[in-house]
Amino acid sequence: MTEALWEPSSLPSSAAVDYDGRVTDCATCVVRNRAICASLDADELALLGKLGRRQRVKAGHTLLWEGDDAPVVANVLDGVLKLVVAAADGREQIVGIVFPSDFIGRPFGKESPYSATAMTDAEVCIFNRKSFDEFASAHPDLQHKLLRRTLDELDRARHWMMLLGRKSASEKVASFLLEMSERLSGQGCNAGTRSGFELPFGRQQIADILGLTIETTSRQLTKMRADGLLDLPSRREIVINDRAAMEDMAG
Amino acid sequence: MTEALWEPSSLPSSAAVDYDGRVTDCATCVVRNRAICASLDADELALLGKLGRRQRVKAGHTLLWEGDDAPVVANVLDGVLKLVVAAADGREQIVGIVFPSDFIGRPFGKESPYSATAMTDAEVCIFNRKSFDEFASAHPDLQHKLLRRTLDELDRARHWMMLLGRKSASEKVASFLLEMSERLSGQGCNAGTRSGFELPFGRQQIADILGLTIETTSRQLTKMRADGLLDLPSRREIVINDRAAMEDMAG
DNA sequence: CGCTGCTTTGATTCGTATCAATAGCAGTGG
DNA sequence: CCACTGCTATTGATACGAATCAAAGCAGCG
Repeated sequence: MTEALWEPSSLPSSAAVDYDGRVTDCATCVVRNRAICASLDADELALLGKLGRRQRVKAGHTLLWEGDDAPVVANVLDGVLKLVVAAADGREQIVGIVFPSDFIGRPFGKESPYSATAMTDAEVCIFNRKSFDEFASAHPDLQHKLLRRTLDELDRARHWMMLLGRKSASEKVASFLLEMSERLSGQGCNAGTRSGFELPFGRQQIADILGLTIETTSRQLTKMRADGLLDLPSRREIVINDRAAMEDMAG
Repeated sequence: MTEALWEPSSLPSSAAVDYDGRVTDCATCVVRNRAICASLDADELALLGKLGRRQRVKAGHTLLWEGDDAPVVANVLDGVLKLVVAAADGREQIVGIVFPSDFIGRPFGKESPYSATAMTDAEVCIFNRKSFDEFASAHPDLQHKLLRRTLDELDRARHWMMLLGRKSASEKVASFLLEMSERLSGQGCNAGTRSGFELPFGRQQIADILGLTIETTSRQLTKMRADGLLDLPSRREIVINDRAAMEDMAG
């Protein structure tokens, strides 16, 4: 059913993947110091590099399919991906957003519990899951990093459960904007205090993150603009004018 | 603000804690083979035992408070606890249910991101967080177990996000009953095929798990009984009559 | 037996989804 | 440069599901 992106032999030259080479330059990797690889010394890094492969993924393409046996895990070098759980009738819930230096996939378990799809053009450093599992088992520091990351993700997911289960539409949107403002300002070269940022995705995806419809999401944003809480210079840009009021609204 | 249950010096004899002794019998522990401790050999176990302390927690008492510096982690020996995230105005969302052999707390981080409260009388094996962190860092196998457990929890949480964000009340209740049926049948001495089980908590707590109100929850259960999907022999007992229909309904 | 707290049931309101149409923007080709 | 096309977002009217408000049942317990 799926043209597996991670299967070299199945890659047509026109596919989402532009190149597919062994990783030889972990030492100069853009996320070298932020990704889990940061736990490794030069020798270990070289070893892991042999297992990894760089790969580009075009916006909209899916790296991992929910329910499929997923023989890969990956680090994100660039771009933004979403983790999606879908129901049979097409309803979707985004259960995670993956930024550069974040880790994707399910080590130590074969079925991927969700799909991972690129929301922007992206670049990932991909590993065969079995090799990665073995490597991780032999490198406690790596495993430790992974554990910390997973614990953080779990905390984040649980807070999101509160939002999904108990917050109103306006609270959801406000909470979302504040969190995105934080997570996105870490990236890029934003001059610190600016409260403007560009979302890497559209309204429908915001709706899928918040458990709302696109219409409700749009209405809430329009209302916030009317109330002067924010500006919407373009479709994907957000400028928060009144952060205090926004925090108030987030509940 | 909180009479910390894990602070020996603050324990009045009438408190939730009945006794408070060093653990000396890990080898005969009821959850010995299921908890993360299963990764340890006899020597290591003895060492960890020195760090641990058994403690009883009465139903309704809180072991960890959201936002507090939480100097402890624990294994659950007996009983059921809930993990709760609360809003300023009192709304609550249960973000996790903790059964015997499960692990509670946030290693490698000080603020507890949620409260942990006993739903039934419970018994836990408690550790000072710092000591536990150190012990874990020195024992890769333990850390590995913990990682696997955390990954499982994350998967579970993410699936729950789908339920909270996208499912209707009837789908929520059906999904909940099916999951509880599974998780509870592992425990106790249920004769396998029986589809009846006793929930360790009341209607309000079901509502807090599903992101519903108690009234809606009650109405859904009543309707399912009327439709013959299940029986409700007593307040906390559930007998699923038509599992297929229930799975259908869970969406 | 009569509390007390939990659960069920009923009437009504309110928020969000749904359905439907319009508006705005980005890319394409005349 | 501007009309055309397709897609995404906004806006409006309405319907529906779940929350809320209110009251009555029902168990367990002194």
